[in-house]
Amino acid sequence: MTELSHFLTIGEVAARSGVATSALRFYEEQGLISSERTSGNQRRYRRAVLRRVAVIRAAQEIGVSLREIRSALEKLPDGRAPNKADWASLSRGWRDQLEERIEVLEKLKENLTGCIGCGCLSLRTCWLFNRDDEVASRVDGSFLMGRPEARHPSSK
Amino acid sequence: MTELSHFLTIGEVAARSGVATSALRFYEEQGLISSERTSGNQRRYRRAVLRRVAVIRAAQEIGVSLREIRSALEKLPDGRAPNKADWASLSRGWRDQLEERIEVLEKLKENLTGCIGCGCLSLRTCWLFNRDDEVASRVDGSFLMGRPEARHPSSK
DNA sequence: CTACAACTTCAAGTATACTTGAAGTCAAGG
DNA sequence: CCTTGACTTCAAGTATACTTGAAGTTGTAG
Repeated sequence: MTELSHFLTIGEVAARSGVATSALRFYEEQGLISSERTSGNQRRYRRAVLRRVAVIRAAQEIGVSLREIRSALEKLPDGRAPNKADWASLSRGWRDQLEERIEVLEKLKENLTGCIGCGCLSLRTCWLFNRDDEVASRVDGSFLMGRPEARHPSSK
Repeated sequence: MTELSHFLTIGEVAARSGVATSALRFYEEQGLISSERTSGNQRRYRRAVLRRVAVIRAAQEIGVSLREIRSALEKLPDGRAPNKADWASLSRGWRDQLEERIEVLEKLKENLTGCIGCGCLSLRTCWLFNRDDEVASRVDGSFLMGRPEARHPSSK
């Protein structure tokens, strides 16, 4: 009957989202989600936070860092319902990133797959199997690396 | 003319593999690669290390941790040329892992793609767009999460 | 033979993404 | 009212994968 009845405690959000309370507090500290407080200083979340948390986890799965996720989410209205265009542009950006990532992995898979069948073939082209030390120097495996900065995105 | 002429210094390996010298020392410390030493205690690498480093980077790209990579590499002869079967089984294991990962990302992409077109459709099924707070609780976004332990593989 | 770049070790630092623990407060059922 | 589980903050810890810095040594070109 209280006017907070449609709000969720941190425990409820944790249970429903599958994210630990400590992580939720961390996300809030990092500005990814927000909450109201009761008179007793306890957090109360709007239901929309569940969607937001789902978005955060999905983006992480893609490989987006929390810092980047925060940037993206900052463009959305925080407490209120974002509109379709908001979500759509957010989705589009991440989908493109995701597609790139999938492409890289697919290439890698082709290499690995080719290599499995390579008992008989492609001793000159297989990435792992290059007639050993004599040829390895020519190849360096460098075509395996994507952009090198992909692994260290934010060096000073 | 020295009998070490076909060995590489750490700087040469770094240049050819695109991996920093500090990382190479780290890999050695972690037992992922090995080296000989000159009389003056400097590292000298066999050319085969280039292939090994390429494998390490590729596996990382797939999402395999250094600990897991070490386990896999431990099954190979260290200084000498591994045979085809060695590489093939290693490749196969990682390719399977890679395929799983790609599958997860593909599912996510489908969700994101569906969502982009969702200005008009699927307000009930779209993962991001669930008529806001009223429905969000039914959905929880939980189908977005893979296995939850995927993110914390080695908790005590 | 000397200069100097490249190497050596070891300890500490960095970044990300959280978790854990201590010490205390709040909310709700009986 | 009282108990108890759920909550609060804050500091410190954990894991991964390295990088950086200090202080000293080696290898080689000139």
